[in-house]
Amino acid sequence: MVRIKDIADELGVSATTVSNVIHGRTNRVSKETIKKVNEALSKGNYVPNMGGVLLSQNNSKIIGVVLNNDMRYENKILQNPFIVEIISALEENIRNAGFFTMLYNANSIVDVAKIATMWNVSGLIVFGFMEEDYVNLRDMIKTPFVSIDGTYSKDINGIINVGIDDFEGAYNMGKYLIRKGHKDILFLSDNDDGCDNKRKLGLKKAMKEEGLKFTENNHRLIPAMEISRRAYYPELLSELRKSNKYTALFFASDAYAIEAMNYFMDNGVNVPNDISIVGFDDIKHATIVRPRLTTVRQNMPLKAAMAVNALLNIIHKYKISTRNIVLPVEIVERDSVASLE
Amino acid sequence: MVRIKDIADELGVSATTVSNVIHGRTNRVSKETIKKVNEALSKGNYVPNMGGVLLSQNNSKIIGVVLNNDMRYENKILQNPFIVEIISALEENIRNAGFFTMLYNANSIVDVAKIATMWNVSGLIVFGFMEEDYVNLRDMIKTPFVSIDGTYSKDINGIINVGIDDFEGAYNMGKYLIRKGHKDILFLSDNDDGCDNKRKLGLKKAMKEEGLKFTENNHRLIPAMEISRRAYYPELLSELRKSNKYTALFFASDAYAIEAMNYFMDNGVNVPNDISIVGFDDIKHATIVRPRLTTVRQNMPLKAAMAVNALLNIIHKYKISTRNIVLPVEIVERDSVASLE
DNA sequence: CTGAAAGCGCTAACAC
DNA sequence: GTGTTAGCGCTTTCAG
Repeated sequence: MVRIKDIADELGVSATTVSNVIHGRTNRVSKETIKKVNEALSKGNYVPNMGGVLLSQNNSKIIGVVLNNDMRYENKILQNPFIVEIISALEENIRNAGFFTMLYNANSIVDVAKIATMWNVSGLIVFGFMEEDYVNLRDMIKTPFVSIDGTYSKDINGIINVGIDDFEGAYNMGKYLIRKGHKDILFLSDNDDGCDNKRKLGLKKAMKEEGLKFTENNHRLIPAMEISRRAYYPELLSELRKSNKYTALFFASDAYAIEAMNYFMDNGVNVPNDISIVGFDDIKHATIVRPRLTTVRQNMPLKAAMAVNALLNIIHKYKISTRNIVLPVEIVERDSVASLE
Repeated sequence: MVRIKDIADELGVSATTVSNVIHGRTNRVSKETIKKVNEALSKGNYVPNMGGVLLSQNNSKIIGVVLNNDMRYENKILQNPFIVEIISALEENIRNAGFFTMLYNANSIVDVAKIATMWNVSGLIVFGFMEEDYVNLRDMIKTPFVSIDGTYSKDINGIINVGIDDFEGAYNMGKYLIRKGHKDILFLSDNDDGCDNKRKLGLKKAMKEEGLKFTENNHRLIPAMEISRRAYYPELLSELRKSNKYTALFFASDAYAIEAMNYFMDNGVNVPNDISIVGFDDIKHATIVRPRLTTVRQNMPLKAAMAVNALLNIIHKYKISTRNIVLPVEIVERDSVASLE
């Protein structure tokens, strides 16, 4: 393993000079030296030792991609298809910017801070925590970070977030459903904060606008734990059959929509003829089930690109124009909604 | 950020002592000092600066998880559901062992070597390269690594691989299909080396044993690029309809099996009544499509655990008993195969 | 049982 | 244009 000093000795120049040409601080080096050094560098197959870099600068070139290893997700958040689709895009953007991706499932925000300081991470992309966690994180470390899909009660100084227009997406989906003749829509989610809450509110607004009632009866909280959730579907189905009230089910995520849809179909319910089902996210799975799922699409690669880009902007100290980047969202109409005319 | 020296100064001991208690080299330190140091450490919230560690030792505590960013996969290997399911398990095992996961999509094996040396990576888990790449890697770096699903013409000194019994799995699936009355089975894969080749050979053996012919006609090479592959399915379908020869399609992976099955079903083919379809891997998708896909299951979490475990064994210089770890595989019978009696 | 000192590879302030 | 030097935080050898 060849070091800067080796190159310097070989060429009879100083380490500083070599370091300077490596970093393109080339205005104070003669053309000739530059050439010599560059040749020696590539001939010797020079690769920087990041230990040295890390120690001498405050810059590791590592971007931490950190997920919340919340018990709620049974330590399987990385198996969530939604998360998974974004990791891929994140890694690509990070790599193309010349950084390295450190993937970490954190148990708490303190963990995140720990990783950040021990590695002198250049920046962090963080998922799945709550507003107060992000605020704490900001106060604990000076490392720049951007949260993805964070929901904040207000603009928070020093925190950049990239999210999607959950409200608008759900609102549009609500309008779409109503246009299709649905008047009794049930919204299902595993919690009532953050994105899911916004999605609920979007639907509510759409219904209100069309003179339809949306009360807490139109919202079911379903279990986040897979095993309990699967146990819940039969209950849901029998309730639906009994009351015969709802014509459409709006799940807060595709993953749940698909699970439920499959359960229903397997038990003799015809989707969409007996009941319509929609989701949110447009994960890959939505196109491989039958009927194909009508849903609200978010552009994951774009989300990843925006997040990495925003982070790089802070790292490079460019001016930041937006604190809260909201990406648009679109309805994708497929086969899981019936027209009720 | 508190350093070892800070703790040492505060306590009036030397940095060496602090370092010693941190690393449990505690046999030459008095009980009392140990206690003092440990208290100061946790009170001061000491977190090691990995730059220092990296520089002074040859040990970064980083495990590189490296994929082959082959053009063949359109730079989307991380979107391959099969890969994705294993990354999750890998990260968990790495983290639980006290290491860090660096995720990297490499364009070539030289890239892999570069990352390994620049980060002084403790070990590498590598996917998707060819035998000669792995051999080159072994010769380029001294970093221990284990390959996943590598196929080797022979036992190669210094290379550990964890894979599954592709041959046996396909053989058993062949037997199963034959037992169900299928005599004309078409095998489809996007290449004819490595795992896919073994899977083909397994099927071939099963057919031979039952007195059935398996010629190159029973094997179709399908395009690896998604767009070409989708263009190929109509062709395949019309050929199948014309010849009316094959009663079962054995795809080398679930991903392709599901794609094709959906295409067929969307075009009026009834699976399994008109034709049976099976895959290999048992990815999540296999259970969410209808009919549920009958396939060969490999245990991804186990595979990940074995790979990390094997790697840690080399890193810690424990004796290694097996060069080539072959994990068992099992048929999971679902609804995509008809009984032809 | 404890400490002093050197060194890992790189960078940057400063001097020439 | 180029070089000297100190220092980043940690480990480790060796001496006491």
